Amino acid sequence: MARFDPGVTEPKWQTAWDEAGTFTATRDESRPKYYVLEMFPYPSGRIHMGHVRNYTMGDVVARYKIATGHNVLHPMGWDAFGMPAENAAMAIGGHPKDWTYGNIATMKEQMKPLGLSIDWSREFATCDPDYYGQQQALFLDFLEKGLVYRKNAVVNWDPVDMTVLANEQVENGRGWRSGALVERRELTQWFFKISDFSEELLDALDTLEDWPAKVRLMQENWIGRSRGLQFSFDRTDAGDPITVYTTRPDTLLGASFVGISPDHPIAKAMEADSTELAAFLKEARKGGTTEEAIETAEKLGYDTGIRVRHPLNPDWELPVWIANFILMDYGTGAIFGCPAHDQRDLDFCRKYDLPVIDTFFGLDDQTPVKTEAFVPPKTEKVKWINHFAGLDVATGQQAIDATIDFAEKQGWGQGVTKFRLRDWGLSRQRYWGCPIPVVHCDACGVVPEKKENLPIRLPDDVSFDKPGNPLDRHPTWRDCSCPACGAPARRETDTMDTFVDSSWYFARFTAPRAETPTDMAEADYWMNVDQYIGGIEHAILHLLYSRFFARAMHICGHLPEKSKEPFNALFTQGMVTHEIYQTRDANDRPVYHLPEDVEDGKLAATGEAVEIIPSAKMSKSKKNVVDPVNIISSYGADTARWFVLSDSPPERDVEWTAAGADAAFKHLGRVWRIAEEVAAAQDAPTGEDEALLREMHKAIRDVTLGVESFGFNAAIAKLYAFTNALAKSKAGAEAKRQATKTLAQLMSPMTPHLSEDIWALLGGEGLVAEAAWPQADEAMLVENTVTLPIQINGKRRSEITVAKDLAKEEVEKIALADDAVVKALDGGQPKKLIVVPGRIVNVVI
RNA sequence: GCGGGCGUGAUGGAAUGGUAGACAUAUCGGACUUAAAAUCCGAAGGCCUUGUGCCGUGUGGGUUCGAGUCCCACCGCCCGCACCA
Repeated sequence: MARFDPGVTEPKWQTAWDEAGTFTATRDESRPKYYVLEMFPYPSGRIHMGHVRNYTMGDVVARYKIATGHNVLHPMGWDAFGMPAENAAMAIGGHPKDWTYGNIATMKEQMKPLGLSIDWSREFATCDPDYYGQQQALFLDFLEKGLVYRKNAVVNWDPVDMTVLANEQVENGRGWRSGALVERRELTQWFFKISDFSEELLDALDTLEDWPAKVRLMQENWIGRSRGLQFSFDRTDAGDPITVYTTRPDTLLGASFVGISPDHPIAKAMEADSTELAAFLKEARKGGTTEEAIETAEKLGYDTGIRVRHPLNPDWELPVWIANFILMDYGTGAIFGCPAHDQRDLDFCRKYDLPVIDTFFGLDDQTPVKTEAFVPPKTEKVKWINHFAGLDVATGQQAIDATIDFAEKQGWGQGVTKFRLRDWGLSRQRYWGCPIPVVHCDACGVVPEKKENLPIRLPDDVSFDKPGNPLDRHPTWRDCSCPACGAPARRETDTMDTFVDSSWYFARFTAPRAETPTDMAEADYWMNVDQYIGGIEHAILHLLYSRFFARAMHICGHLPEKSKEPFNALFTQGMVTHEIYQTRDANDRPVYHLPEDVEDGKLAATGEAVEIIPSAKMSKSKKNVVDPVNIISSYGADTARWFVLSDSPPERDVEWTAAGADAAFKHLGRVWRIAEEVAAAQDAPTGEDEALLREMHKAIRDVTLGVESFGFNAAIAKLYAFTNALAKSKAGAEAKRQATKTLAQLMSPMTPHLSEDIWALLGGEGLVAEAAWPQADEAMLVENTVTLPIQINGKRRSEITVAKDLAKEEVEKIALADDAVVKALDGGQPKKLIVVPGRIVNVVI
């Protein structure tokens, strides 16, 4: 008898699939296509369990769709540009290119044994000149259509290293290498005009029915449509009026100051004339550029001395303050502060001793605001004590609408719809990215590179011994001639944000070697992605940028109309977590240990007890990692695949435990043994055949439903139950053989290698990977009787078994005759009798 | 600070508003064995006064004949916040 030996059989079946070309995708108009895609990995150097989980889920979908007659596209590539390669070059030497391609080779080597149904012939890395050259072509097309432009934007500036820092390189407001306090500094940068699509990107969210509601909600809030009032405050001096935008114009009579951003033109204009103001602005510009850093920073204000007139009362003067929590990017970069109904404004006014004026109270609480602003929901009715648009008791929203009408009628303000979504800054002052294909010419200005000169390749001879962008200090790379006039010119040395790379790779997979960004015939056949799978951390940026790119690519003729929303269905999976094992060193500092070095709560080497910290995301620094390579070499890929799918619902985190992996391995061994016994048994029909076949059809129904709805853990629970039923069954050999072959098929998306073994053992035709998915026979699923629980006052007290379609009146009679009910009623009548057919009976007494 | 999500036995989790704890892990008991491993069979939310008992899905309220599920508030954890990928 053969052993269950994944080490031997897994490579065998992988070779068989390769030789049969099972997963090579070619256009075939005769079959429905299905495009399943997992978010491609960054080539960090080693695969981790999160990858295994992500790709196994995609693989289950892909294999299931093959079995149900689809022509499946399931590609894989590498999100290969980005900072880690440059950081590695700085830390350990070498070249980002060598580091990246080396990592790709290693990771591919580690992924192959998983037996994924990937069409590797379509593989590419975003750092391949062939890929980024086409990306440059896209950039030029976008430029021509007015979808790209240049403007100033702020970056994190490290004044010691004299370099731009990414947000993640800013730690507690300081540069990660120099430790210097980071400043915000303006640079001229390239932007995609995603804001032109704000409304469309928002409205189209409603069509994404197969996306998680939470992702759509997050994008809705991110795009942030708001209707408010835009109007101007006249200055008491001769200066230009200050235009503000507010979503709460109804609180205008509670205004106590006008606030402008430190980046507002007025602030900038005054900066040169006042050393005091310059010092304040320097202070206000300290810290990182993230919204979080700005909003949690201590509130700072500076009185400009400018005074403005209140639009409703020219005698009422308000001071103009510069405040560090006002963003230049949103609205007009200027607001009026209403401290009574905005906590930030209140904190600011208390700090600088500005007045606090209530404009409305709750209907039954007229306490003036002290330290907590009164901010009821806009749908709640409030009582106005300071009103001007004719309302006394109204909701906030009614008051806002009335105020906008009032201001428009009087002609001093306008209702305006604004979006929070900002244009997408794509410039990065870094080497390892896609060069922006433009040239700066003294005579012609900014000139696009000619398409025939693409790709603009990154130079190989660069060094990383200094901070900053090596392209900037390269002796010759910048030198070029102007594509327009031929005069000596300079290449743009900024490269593109790596989000650009990942915003169209899904389209490139449909024709990865095309000489244009896409091939319309291929794109038209394969697009859209039918099922996209990835982490929730990409809920906003990556997915929103991709939606923008798909629209822009359509405008430029690179994608069909139907691909404006490129991902038909989205699934966001959870992380893989593990317990953390910790001891303390002589200085009481934590020391972490790998799970493989710990046995029974003690260090295997020394016997020292470890502290066990509850599960957290696997991370190298906490050493709570399990290397998939080790798991596959000791248990095989099927065990790893089975376990990551079995223990948790896929959208939630899964905790990796050694015991769980061991149990998964044991279970697969058990299935293998059952198959061997069944294969060896002599046929002799028994009276138990039908019962087993009924279980089989129920399993087909439940597993199919589980796989289709991403209930992989539920599908696996059914497979366990079906395996138990099969093992205990007294059915004849032929029925058992049929049940076992079906079990192998139902398991094949999760454990493809073992399933091939069993399929072959039981004489299945061809590969199970290519066999048609089993169909549940409705007739075998019908149950004739049903057990109904009987509740008395909502608590389960008894149960009855009745015919499945027994009339409601009959069920009521039987229920009322039940001992427990008779006793509880004690001769009386029930107040109410609820019968939910097929579900439950509730007697209310 | 802002936006989004999650919270059920010792553990991972199951449950279209309708019998809470399916399935699995760990545990305990039994069979097989000289013994162990492997395998197979079985038990099991908590509590007590062992009953037709009480309690029980982060905490506190609410809606409902009925709430893990819906609503409100709070607590804890996770994701995102535009230059990490």
